Amino acid sequence: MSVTLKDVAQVARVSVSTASRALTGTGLTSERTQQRLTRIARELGYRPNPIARGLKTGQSRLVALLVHNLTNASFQVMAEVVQARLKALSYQMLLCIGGDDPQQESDTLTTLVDHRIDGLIVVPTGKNGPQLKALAKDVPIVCLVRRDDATDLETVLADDPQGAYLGTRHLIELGHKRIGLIVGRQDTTSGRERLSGYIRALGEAGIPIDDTLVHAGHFEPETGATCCRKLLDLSRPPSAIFVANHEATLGVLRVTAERNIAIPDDLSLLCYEDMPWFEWHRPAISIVDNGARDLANLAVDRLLQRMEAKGNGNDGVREYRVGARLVQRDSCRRIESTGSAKIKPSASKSKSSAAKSAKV
Amino acid sequence: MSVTLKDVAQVARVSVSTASRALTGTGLTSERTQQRLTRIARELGYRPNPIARGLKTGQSRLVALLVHNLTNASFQVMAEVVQARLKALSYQMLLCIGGDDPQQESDTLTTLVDHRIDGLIVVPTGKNGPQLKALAKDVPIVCLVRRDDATDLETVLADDPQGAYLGTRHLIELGHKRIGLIVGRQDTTSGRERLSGYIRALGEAGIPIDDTLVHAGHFEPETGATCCRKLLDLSRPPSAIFVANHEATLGVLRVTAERNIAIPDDLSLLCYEDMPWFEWHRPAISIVDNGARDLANLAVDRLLQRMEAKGNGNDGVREYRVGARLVQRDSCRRIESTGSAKIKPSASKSKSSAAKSAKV
DNA sequence: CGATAGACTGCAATCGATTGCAAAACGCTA
DNA sequence: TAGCGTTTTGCAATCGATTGCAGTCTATCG
Repeated sequence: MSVTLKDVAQVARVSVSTASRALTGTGLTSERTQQRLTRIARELGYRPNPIARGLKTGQSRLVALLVHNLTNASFQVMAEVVQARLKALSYQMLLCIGGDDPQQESDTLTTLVDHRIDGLIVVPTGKNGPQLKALAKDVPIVCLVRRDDATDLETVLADDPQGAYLGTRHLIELGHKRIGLIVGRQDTTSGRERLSGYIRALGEAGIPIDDTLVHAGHFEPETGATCCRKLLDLSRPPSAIFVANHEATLGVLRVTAERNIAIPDDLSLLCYEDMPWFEWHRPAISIVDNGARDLANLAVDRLLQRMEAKGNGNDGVREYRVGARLVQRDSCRRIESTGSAKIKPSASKSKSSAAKSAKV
Repeated sequence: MSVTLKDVAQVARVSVSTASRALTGTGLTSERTQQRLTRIARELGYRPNPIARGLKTGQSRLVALLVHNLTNASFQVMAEVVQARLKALSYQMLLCIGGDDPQQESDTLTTLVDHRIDGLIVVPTGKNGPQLKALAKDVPIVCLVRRDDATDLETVLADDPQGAYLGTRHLIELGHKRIGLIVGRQDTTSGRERLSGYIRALGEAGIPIDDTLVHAGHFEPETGATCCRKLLDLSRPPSAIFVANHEATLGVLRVTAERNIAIPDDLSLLCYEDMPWFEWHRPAISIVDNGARDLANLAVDRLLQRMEAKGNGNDGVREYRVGARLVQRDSCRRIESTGSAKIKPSASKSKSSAAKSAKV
């Protein structure tokens, strides 16, 4: 079917081994034969068979990226970055979708390792620590965006504490005192860290934490809707909502739309992670950018280094952080210092006589 | 490192060939040895090495899906469907991003074939017909969403003529007579077909085609913006715009927002292909659904059949159509039979925002 | 009881590359 | 020209499976 090394060797009247050495440039062949073989190979249209090569070398030139879904714009960006980077090095990216489901993740991991991938970048569910740990012995692995606490794998994380802090502080600086937070599950790194950033910002501003303003939930639009309703139904609803759970954003938008709540006039809205349409939305939605592009690039850097290091890459550093950045658009508004919400024209007034302060 | 067939054979005290036959279930081994070997293999945690197997069999259990990008929600859906389907058959999906760029497409195709993929579903750019045709001799290929006219490959298409017809007719039924169309490049199947559906619907309604209302352009948000401006700047602007170029939607939304044009009060908007946020958008955006899920499923069906047919799958049918469907939401409005636009070149409205009454 | 078909099993080749080892070719010097 | 050290090259094994062919074993039948 296709031209094999044997064909090339035959035409060049040399042995297969010589052909191999010449073409892979091991430097063990004379300049002349090397050039001659390169030429012949090109003329014949020879392309090495990665499968055959892989069998012998144990490599596949395949690098897998395992993410939860493709709906999340950050994952899209990351996939595109990883693909581009790898392609430049003539690796092929295996993009896999794990659905944030431990079982699927586990299955996929097994398949991938069977296929002898050369490296893996994974957004772990956090439920397959042992398996990941075991696999890490055979394949260089880098975790992305989430840490799997059961492992000590090299991990590239967004600086979520900082991002959440920046976002919250921004809202505070705009005069908001009652800031609702919708955040991810607390058994995920990002969920916990974003909450901590929120708390720190409020703390620095001397604003007590009001438990009723903080909602943590699963990563789904429906969660966003539910949490949003709860926030709006409070006797003293927030004047701003910080949606730090990316998947929840749509739900929040739906609820505010349903209730005819004008953003940012009635309610300021700040989201975590960008989506391509946020800037076209009306009003354009302000965000905390988690730096997906940088994250992906760093992850690739780390992975490549590991792949080259061939097992002895324990340089000590196990966690990398990529800075977050505030992107101001039009969904947050400065309010008078009363800190009262405009949502219910009824009564509500200043002072942080909020319920009680909370612990985490 | 990992358990090989040899190990299993050794433990079972049989030859490697027997082990192979027993485990692959060729029916050439006795019931007893088969069961025994299966058990031993399981106990030892044996997993066949796809690379080694692939070398011999010429198969890789890898099926590639080559799409233009991951931003397009249709592609996301398709990717997830394909992944799920393939996984159930223990194939691994290779998701590749071609960027609608012929060069990249060509490179990727080469790499994929090198890796001896067992099948390929591709959204062709249309510029690599010869290459695709050549590859089709080695690998089962199914085209998706677009046809490559230079080939006679089996192709699964959305019923774009019908979809565009449905959409246009819907607008006509709502009383619109001046309907702007923003459509994809005319050197693509979908671009041409959608235009034809538009023309047919207008024709049936006895509405003459006004060339100034039709804009075809590249698949990019910027195109949408440009075209939209042109439409709005007409001395007699349209009362409805049908955005049949998916990527252009964002641009159109931006322009209408910039100009404070209320949808659907001042302008009805109908889009082609869904995006997850369309239904949360305010107003929720009506669409013509191209049936991404069905398309993907059908493509997988066809591909699998070809893969099984092993070369003789020429059953004559080369083109499949998946029906389109109108999804009415809130971005299209009935207008008086005058068909005149409410948009006046000069008069820009001030507080247009909260004027809308939420449906549903 | 021996012959023979049929069911199992094992040997060895094969897929297409890479690579250790040894032989061959080459270049230099004496 | 012989001697010796370097390059270059080829042979053959190897990676982990599959598979054609031939040999072994069992069972059946005359």
